[in-house]
Parts: sequence; structure tokens; C-alpha cells
Amino acid sequence: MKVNTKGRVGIRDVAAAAGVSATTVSHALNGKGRLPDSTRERIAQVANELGYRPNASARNLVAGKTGRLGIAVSSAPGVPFGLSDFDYFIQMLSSATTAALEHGLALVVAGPNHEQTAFERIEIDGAIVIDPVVNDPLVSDIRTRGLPLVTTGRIPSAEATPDDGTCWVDNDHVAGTRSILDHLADQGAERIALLTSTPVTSYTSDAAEGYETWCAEHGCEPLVSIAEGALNEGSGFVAAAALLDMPEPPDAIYATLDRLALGALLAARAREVKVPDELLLAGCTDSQASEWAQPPLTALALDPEEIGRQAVEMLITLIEGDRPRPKHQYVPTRVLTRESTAKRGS
Amino acid sequence: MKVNTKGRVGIRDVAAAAGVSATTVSHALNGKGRLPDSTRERIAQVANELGYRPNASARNLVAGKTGRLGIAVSSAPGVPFGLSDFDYFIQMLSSATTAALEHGLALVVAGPNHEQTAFERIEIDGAIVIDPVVNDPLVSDIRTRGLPLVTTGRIPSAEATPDDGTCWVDNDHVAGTRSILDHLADQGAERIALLTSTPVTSYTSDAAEGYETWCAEHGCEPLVSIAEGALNEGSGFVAAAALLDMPEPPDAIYATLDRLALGALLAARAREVKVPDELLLAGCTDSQASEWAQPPLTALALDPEEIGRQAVEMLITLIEGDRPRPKHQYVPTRVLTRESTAKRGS
DNA sequence: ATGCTGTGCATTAACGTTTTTGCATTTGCA
DNA sequence: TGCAAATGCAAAAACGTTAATGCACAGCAT
Repeated sequence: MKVNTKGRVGIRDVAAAAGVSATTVSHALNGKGRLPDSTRERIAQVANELGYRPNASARNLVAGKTGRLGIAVSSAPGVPFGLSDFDYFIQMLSSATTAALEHGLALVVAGPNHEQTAFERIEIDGAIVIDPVVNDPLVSDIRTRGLPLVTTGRIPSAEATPDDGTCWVDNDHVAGTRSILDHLADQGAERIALLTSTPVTSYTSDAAEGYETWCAEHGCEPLVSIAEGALNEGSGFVAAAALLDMPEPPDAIYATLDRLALGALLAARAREVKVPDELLLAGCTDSQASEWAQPPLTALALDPEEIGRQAVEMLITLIEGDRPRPKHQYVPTRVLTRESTAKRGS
Repeated sequence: MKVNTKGRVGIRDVAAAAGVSATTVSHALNGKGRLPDSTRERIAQVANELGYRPNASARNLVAGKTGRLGIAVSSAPGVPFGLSDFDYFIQMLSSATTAALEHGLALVVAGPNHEQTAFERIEIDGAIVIDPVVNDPLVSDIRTRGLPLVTTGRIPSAEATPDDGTCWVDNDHVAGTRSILDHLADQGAERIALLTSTPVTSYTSDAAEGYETWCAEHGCEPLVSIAEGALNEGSGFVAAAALLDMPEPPDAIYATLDRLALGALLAARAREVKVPDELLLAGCTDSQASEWAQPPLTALALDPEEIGRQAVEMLITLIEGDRPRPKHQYVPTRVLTRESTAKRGS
């Protein structure tokens, strides 16, 4: 029996220290085989003391897996890239990376320049697609290859098929939108506008749906402004300007992307419309930019870290295929109250 | 001899098809052993026809490597995260991912939330740190662990030690800054301001240096405005407003980050200062936002894809350790002329 | 006592590469 | 012609893990 080949502690080192065979260690640590709990615990403790970390390559080799998960940020065909906010993306990526590594898997990021062939040349065990758009080429590519797939945000489709067996993690954007509209109304808003983009993702169409339902329930006239082109402060500025320059401008704006909200803030500032005194302003997706804006922006926090973590866990379950196939998972949203929606007169 | 175990074509399948042993195939494809070129070529062709792709896990297992490279976007302690632009980051990440995968390595992204312990729990063969800041905890962490390290952008330090054996890939920002200032002057600018951030990275201090040298050479008075806090359109708006509201405002602004330039554009629009007729505007780091701005913004293109690719190649050379240790690499910049710097009166 | 059924492990063989070693054969040179 | 050196390749071991199989022993029923 060879021990401690190269400094790194292997399964055989643990076996030697615990006075058992390598197989037993493997079984004990993976919950397989026939072993009494006492032995399992003893081995787990020894492994822990020795700082044993299983070698992912060896494990993947026998399992016939690549040990890699792909994650791609989707890009709409024709729609400029930029649906995802940087903070949102990096937070989600970060937690997803950590979650994957805890399972000994590496998360590989495919950028939008790969277009539809993102994972064509890359060998992976499964993939996550962030915010897929209508008829997403990435999604069909992955499906064609027969790879396990999880999306964050649902796959939007022309037909309304909410439960078609796809696996996704999503916020309940309909409910989230309603909760932030409630907040705005609580703060005294009487004429709330929606600043959004073309509904190419499930997220944007959910927000529109939530807004329209809420307006109908509260007897308000819907007031929607669509930001065209790139979804950034520039297009937000323009779309918000259109609202502010109306004969009867809104007294509150909810923007479905933080960068749109920031653009609205700049538009208000340019017109010397005071936020929050004359205009309440809230955005979706919290970010550092929202936090540091003047005034700081109220936001609908989406918890991207939780979404990333759950998407990875779901994908791994799907790949391993032993536990029952997971389906959907909703991550709760939260209204993060800041100065931009402070009650007027208070 | 076993062949074609599970659909996937392995080295033995190639060996059988070429009528040689697995060893010979390995040697032929990796340029090792003693083989005539004729055999090497024949085997390479057979491998190609069969679509052979070496199994990364098996290869890493033998080599005692993890098969993973880490890449971290640095975060300044105290300085708000956001030095990197989303487009810049995703482009660089994307090319780096591809480059790594071509070597059978997976690139793992550590987000800024990991802070100094980004790669503490992650087993990797080497790391890339993007735009390290002064006294970067990430850099010292990686150095402590004795891991091969490549940075994009140089490691800024109090003492001026330009050649301290560290490995980096960088743009020549001093020259790049000068080239875009030349362009602005060519287009008729006579009073060019620099819109930048606190110099925490080599990149920002290079830009400041290039600007000051250029001003001295051209007998211009330096005019610098520093964006405070988060580096986004909001802080760019404020810092640019300070310039535009001066008694003698500049007739051109060069912003060291595209988001600052976009903020400057919004500030100009709010003041009804026409770009480019009354103000020439250029930014650093091209992005889709710059491309789609109204008017489209001239930019100093940094070629993040090339930087990412070269950083990975350099890191791999460092890890393999056979070829001579690489040191530094400059990636050329390019002035991307757009409407925001069109010659006045033309 | 004798078999039968579990229990608690160890042995052995994979997984797909690379590396080391070694054995023929050919070539070079005296 | 003889012998060393170079050439062209194959066999076998190794990397660290998991999966399949098997063996010894204990408890239990007959």
C-alpha cells in the first residue's frame, strides 16, 4: 500500500490512518456500501483531521463525467445584449461557482460572443442559461445535445405552457412587482408609471403582467414607457424623459432594471424634478449603483445569490439522476426601502 | 485491448484505427517520444477523423493537476466595486474561457464577494487577477499559497518597481491615452479635460501620467475631474457637470471609463451642450453602451479578448514550467472613431 | 452440529491518460 | 563484418477514485 505520494492527502492516507481499506473510506464518505454508523463517523473524523479533499479528476474519471457545468448569459437575437446587470450577474455567478465547487464541479462561463454555439465545442455535464429569451438558440442547442438544462427565469414561449417539464429557478416577478407597487402606493403615489423594456424574457413579461393586474385592481390607468435599444442609463433617460414631459406626468416610476431607474434619476435631475419629493423612484434588481445613487434607490431585491445556488443544486440533481427530478423553484423577492421612495412630507 | 467503451472515442480507438499502440498515439499528439514525422501526421489525421478529444480528467489525474484556473475580478478595499465594465469583463472572461478550454482547462470565476479569501477553499493550478489594486489582498493570498499568478494590468505598488518578476498582460495605457488625446486635438479640441477616478489601479495612474505628459508637451493646462464613489453614469454625471459648469469649460473630455463618459454625455445633454459640436467626448474601453449612445461615443478600444487570451496562455506557460518563464505582454490599443468626436464644422 | 442469512469489511478491476522502461530493428562507422 | 548507437514503437505501471465481487465471521433457525 502506497501512502502520501506527493504531499496531498489521498483516500489511502485516510484509510491507513483509520485502519481500514480505501474502499471503506470511499463508502463511508459517500454514504454507500454496508457500514455501521460508528465506522462512518470515525472515518469522517479522521478524514477531517487529515484535511482530506477528494481528487475531482479521479472521481470524474471513473464517473465518466467531465466535472464541468456550463453557464451562459443569454443574448436575444436582435436585442442588444445587456439584459443582465453587472452586479446581478456577478453575484449570481459567484454563488453558483461556490455551489458547484462544493460538489467538486467547475462552473464554466460562456460569454455572449459565442452566440448559439456556446457549448458546442465545450464538453460539459449540464448547463444553466440565464434569462433565456424567446426562441433562444442557446436553449435549443443544449436540448439538441441532450444535456441537462436549468434556466434562471422561465423559457418564454408563444404558447402559454407554464409546466412543460423544463427546470427553472425564478423569482415570482408578478408578486414582486405587486409588492413594490404596493410600497409606492403606501408612500403616497397616485400615478405610478412602469419603465420597462420589450418583453423578451419571462421576467419582463411577468413585470408587465403584474403591473397591469395591479392597475386594474386599484383602478389606475396603466402608464408604460418602453426603453428602446441598449438597456442602460441612456435609454432609461430617454424613456423616463418621455414620461416626465407628459402633460400629466406620473408621481412615481417603477423601472424593471436598475440601470433604467438610474437613467430616470438623471432625467429627473436634468428637469430639476426632486426625488423623492416630487417623484418616487424604484428599480428592480438591487445593485451598488442603486445603493450609492443620489438619492439611494429603493429596489426590488431579487437575491441573485440564492438563484445561482439553487440553479446549480438543481442542475446537479438532474445530472446525478438518482433523486426525483426537480422541477421549479421560486426565490422570494424583497422590497429594499431607500430614500428614493420616502413618504412625501415626512 | 478494449475499444470504444461508451460512445466516446478514446486514445485506444485512435490507436486501433491507426494500427499503433496507445502510447504512440499519446506521444504523437503531444510531440513527445521518438517518432518520425510521417507517423505523427498519420496519427494526427486519424485522430482528427475520429473526432478524438483527450479526456481532461484522465490527463489531469496523471499530471497531478486540478485542471482548473481561477480568475478573480479584484475589488479595492474601501473602493466600491465596479472598476470593470460589464462588456469589458464579459468579453475578457469569454475569450479566457475559450483559451483555457482549448488546453483542457476550466476557468473558474471568483466573484468579489469572496473578498481576500477568493481561492482559499478552491483548488486551482494558477490564477489570474483582473486589474489588481494597491495592496490587493487577492494578490497576496495567491502569492502566499505559492500559486502561479498572472495579472491583467500591473500590480500597483508604492515603490516604483516596474520589473519585479511578476507576470502581467496590459495595454500600454500611457501610449493609448496619448493617442486618443492626439485624436481629440486633431479634431479641433484645444482644451481637453480628463475625467477619471482615484488612481488605485495601474491603469488609472497610467492614464493620468499619459495625460499630464501630453499636456506638458503641448503646452496645455491640465484639467482633471475625479469621479467619486461608484464608477458609473451617476458619478460621471456629477464629475462632468463640475467641468461643464466651470467659467472656462473644456471643449473636449476624455473619460477613462465608458460609464463615466456616458455620464458626461447625460450631463452635456442636461445642459443642452451639443456633442460633438460644442463638446468632443471620448471614453476608454469600448462597449455596446458606447456604440449605441446618442451620439455614438469614440472610444479607446482595449481589446479585452486579446488580454484574456494572452493572460491564460501566459498562466499556462507558467504552470507547465517547461518553456522559459514569460514576463510581460503589451496589447495594443486602438482609437475607435465615432460621431462624438466628429470634427467641428464638418 | 449444520446450514442460511446478514454484516463488515477487503480485493480487484476498472476509468483514460501519461510516463517509464525496454525490446527489436535499422543505421552508422570502423 | 562487427558492434555501438540511434530509431520506432510497445508493454506495463501509475495517477486517485469508485464499483463489483467475494470472503470471513456472527447470529439464528433447524
